[in-house]
Amino acid sequence: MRDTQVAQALRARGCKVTPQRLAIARVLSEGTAPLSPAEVLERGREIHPGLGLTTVYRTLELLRELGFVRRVHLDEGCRAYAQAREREGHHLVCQACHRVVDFPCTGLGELIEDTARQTGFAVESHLLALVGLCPACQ
Amino acid sequence: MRDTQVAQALRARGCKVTPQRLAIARVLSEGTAPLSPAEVLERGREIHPGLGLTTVYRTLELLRELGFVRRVHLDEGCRAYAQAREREGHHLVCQACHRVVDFPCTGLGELIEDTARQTGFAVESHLLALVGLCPACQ
DNA sequence: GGCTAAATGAAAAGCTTTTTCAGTTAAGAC
DNA sequence: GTCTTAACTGAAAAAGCTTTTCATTTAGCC
Repeated sequence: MRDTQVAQALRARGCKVTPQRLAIARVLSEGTAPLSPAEVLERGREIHPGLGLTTVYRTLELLRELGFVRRVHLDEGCRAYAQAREREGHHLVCQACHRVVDFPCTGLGELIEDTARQTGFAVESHLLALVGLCPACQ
Repeated sequence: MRDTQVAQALRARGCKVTPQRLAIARVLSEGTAPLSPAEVLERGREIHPGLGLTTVYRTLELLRELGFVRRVHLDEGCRAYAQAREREGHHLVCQACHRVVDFPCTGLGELIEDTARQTGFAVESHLLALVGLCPACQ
């Protein structure tokens, strides 16, 4: 997620490109683990002192609508944001360091089709999370 | 989830069997969609008037530790509880009515093993959610 | 029935998130 | 460059939700 990409998307949507928004986008693109709004604020202030929490909330939601970040649901602290890397959510979550790694997903299509047929559900999207320990934490 | 099962599990753990706890367990066993603590309180009071919100929070957490309920993470209202039906979480979530249906999951084991091998993660558990429209809402 | 540790619920405290609003700023027009 | 204006910002207040505290009550056991 480069600054220019974010700036372009903002303009395309008729939004203004502000230093606050670029700072928040940069914080998220540099973070490895999902960040809470409070953490985004803290890191964002290193880039843009005076950044406010209200702006963090508003901008995180805006970046999510633009598709640059996604919300990650962990059992505690349910409102964390991370870079959006792939269209569907397939991620590995480390129990120890909370790092989230996306992985390419193959072979799930058939399972989904079978399940849809058996249950009558019209499946639109899916989310697969594997929880465990990453190589560094093992 | 029958009252007697909950009562047994509570005794086995050295906890007391109280009307409040049984009421909350019953509310969850009868609910079809995941319920927020506030909703559990409302329905619980129909069974046990005078039930307090504090007790609801404490009991939901206790029932979760006992394995009778699980937390469901929806994008809004991130703290909903539903009956625990299966060991691993495989559920279909309806976008319209928010009903959650569990489904038997087969054929995921291989995918998980492949991913673990490729990424070096030690996978302990997984969660697969299919989001779409249930038969009734289509 | 009586004892005692566990459980309860009201109130207070502590967080997180949203709303409000006056002041500021980015971006386009000139 | 400067003007203008709608969008944006941030402090404070409001609103929610969750946890803690503590006096009172109660389940389980003798």
